[in-house]
Amino acid sequence: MYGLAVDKREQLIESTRELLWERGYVGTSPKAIQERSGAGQGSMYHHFQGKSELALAAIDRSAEDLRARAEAEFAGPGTVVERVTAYLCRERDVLKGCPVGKLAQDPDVMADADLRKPVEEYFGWLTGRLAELLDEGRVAGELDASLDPHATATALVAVLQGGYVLARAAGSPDVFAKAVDGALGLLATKEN
Amino acid sequence: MYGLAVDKREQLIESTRELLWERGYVGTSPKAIQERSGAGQGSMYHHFQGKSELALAAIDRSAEDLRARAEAEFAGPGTVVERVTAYLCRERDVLKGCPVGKLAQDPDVMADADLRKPVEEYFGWLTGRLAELLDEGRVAGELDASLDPHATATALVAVLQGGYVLARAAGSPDVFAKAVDGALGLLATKEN
DNA sequence: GTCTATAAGTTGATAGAC
DNA sequence: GTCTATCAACTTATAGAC
Repeated sequence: MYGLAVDKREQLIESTRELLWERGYVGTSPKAIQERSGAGQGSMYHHFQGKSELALAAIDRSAEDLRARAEAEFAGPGTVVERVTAYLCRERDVLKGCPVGKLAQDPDVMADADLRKPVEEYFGWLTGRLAELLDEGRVAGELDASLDPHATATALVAVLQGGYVLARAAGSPDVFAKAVDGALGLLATKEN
Repeated sequence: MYGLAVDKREQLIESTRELLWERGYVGTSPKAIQERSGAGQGSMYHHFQGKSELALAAIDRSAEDLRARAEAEFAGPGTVVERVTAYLCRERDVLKGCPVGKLAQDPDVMADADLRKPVEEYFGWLTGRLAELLDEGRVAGELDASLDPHATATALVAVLQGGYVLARAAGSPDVFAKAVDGALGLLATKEN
């Protein structure tokens, strides 16, 4: 627990996070995790019951990470539109996709209630938090009264997740930026 | 080539389409394809060089299928906004995800130029066609002159792809509908 | 065309030594 | 805690009979 060397348990979780991001759950084997983490079979099965338990630890951490980063933008300075824009435009590893969103497309993650839970909770929190923010802007007169906060928040989160899909399909991050531009262009009309 | 029994080649392609949709490319094995199609090893390797060549035939067909279905909505009756709305709201197997969009999240599909090509072309065509339609509405005075057709089209396609992600994460198609609602609500402001 | 046999390597895990 | 040995099943084919 002390010393410079990070313990194997920690390395296993971090390597699993990387592999889940790169190859998904179905495409990640225990062998690949062991090789990347530098841990052997025994070490992995000592710390975790198996692949799914290790994946759960990795997914939980990735979801918490994204949540903290989003909240940092939401709680920042500026008007509601400025903060939403800052969140939508913040730097992202677009071509790698969303570390959590990609898992929603993985059949074995969605089939396992334990693994799906953190994915569901992350998007539930994100959409709700964004809706709160939009409503705050609406009440303050910054945004049009006709704007539906929750539907709009859902659309904005979808633009991000879909932006990843389109950018990967095109092999270029520009498409992601274009989708965000289009969404911000539409939102601008709702500004007073 | 005649008779009631569909030939094995056809069965192999259709079974592969189903499996790619359900489990992705990484999650689909030749054995699974053979079992579902009722074809043996020899039959599969007679008609196709291997898994990737078979997947290419399946992806090509799925992309062409989606393209034809989209064009049917775009070329239908009504104003531009009515046709775009009809396309966005048409019935979809939301919880299964987009048969083509899901592949953009698959590492082995994106790593293979041949397999990525039909995915890239489908989204390129869809976004371009939608942009044409939006521009048509803009020129006709149906939509605001300030609307950027291509960025807006990209955002709308992203809302659909992201809607699939959010709906799967939530385990409910309602989230997809909510995202579309939000997007249409924003687009409505651009109507004259 | 379709089938079965075979094969080298991987998957996801268990057992037991150290 | 971490390692190596072992395992049954699966992966992605190739070979050759029918």
